[in-house]
Amino acid sequence: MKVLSQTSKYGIRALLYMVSHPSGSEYMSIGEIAREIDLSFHFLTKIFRELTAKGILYSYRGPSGGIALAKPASEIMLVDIVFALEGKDYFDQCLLGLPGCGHAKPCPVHDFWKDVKHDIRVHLSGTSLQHLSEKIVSEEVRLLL
Amino acid sequence: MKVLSQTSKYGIRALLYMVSHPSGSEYMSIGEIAREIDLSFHFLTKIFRELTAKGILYSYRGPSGGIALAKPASEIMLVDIVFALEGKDYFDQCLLGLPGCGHAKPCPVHDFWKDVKHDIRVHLSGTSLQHLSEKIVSEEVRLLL
DNA sequence: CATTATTCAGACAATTTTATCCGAAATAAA
DNA sequence: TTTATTTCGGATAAAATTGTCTGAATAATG
Ligand code: SF4
Ligand code: SF4
Repeated sequence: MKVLSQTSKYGIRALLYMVSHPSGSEYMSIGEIAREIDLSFHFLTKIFRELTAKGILYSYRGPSGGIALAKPASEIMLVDIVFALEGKDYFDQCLLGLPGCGHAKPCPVHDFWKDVKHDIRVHLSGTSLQHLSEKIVSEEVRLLL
Repeated sequence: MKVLSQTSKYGIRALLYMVSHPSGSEYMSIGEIAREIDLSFHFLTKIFRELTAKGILYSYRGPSGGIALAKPASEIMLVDIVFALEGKDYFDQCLLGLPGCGHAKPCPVHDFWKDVKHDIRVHLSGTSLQHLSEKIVSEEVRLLL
């Protein structure tokens, strides 16, 4: 059951680390984040470039450069990250994948599937990085091993 | 959002077609099913071999051979098909994919994710091929284009 | 027995996803 | 101005998923 791609999982984890471990300086380097959450620096760089292109991050090159949130953490919702990394058609996928759906009658699992998708959408839309970060900082939950 | 692999989607659609379009004879040929639901005969054959190996189908070779349900349609639940085709660890996947999870504290989205997985599990466990087939036969919903 | 229809088994190819790597561009600091 | 640090861009590779194909095994039928 792959609700999120590796790319999205890494992206969310990396952003949560950023928000939960503020560096003091304006920008945080990708290398440091990759080291801390233990994933490939180059892969994370690729993910962050996409998030920068989509307006979720700012970036700045050179020494003491790095990346920073383009908006307050309270205004970045999980759904924004997912849309940026998985595409805006993220919720258009189907459980059975009938050809030409949306036009004719629904398939036998549509009602159920619709509800599941709705639940996920509501939750991803209502949860901000700030919200999750607070849980991490208070050590209510964990992000690292 | 890929909740089911193509393999599972095809498998479920094919089984639903079988149940909703009984052939009169004991076995139904894979070729006919593949033609009716418009997918590759060879791919469907591979899927059905797996379902046969997992005890969900019987098979019989030769002319007038084919496949048949190993149990009444009312006793084959969606979850059985998913477990057979996606593996028994289907519900063990994580939203964030933290390393070494299940041991230490949960991640910040665990509560939500647990609920979503539970909903899906309950539904897949409670829905039989018979149940869905009735909806199809009564033309309440569609399976084909 | 020969022919035909069917599943079985697995090799192979195409596509997508995931991951690695290298060099260029920008920029701060020495 | 030189050097070190960092993101940017994209090539390449590895792995997983999806799809195609060929031949063998099995069994009914003429
Ligand atoms: S009816 Fe709904 S769940 Fe079923 S294939 Fe169409 S959009 Fe997807
Ligand atoms: S805490 Fe729960 S949702 Fe989060 S990674 Fe672990 S098992 Fe998955």
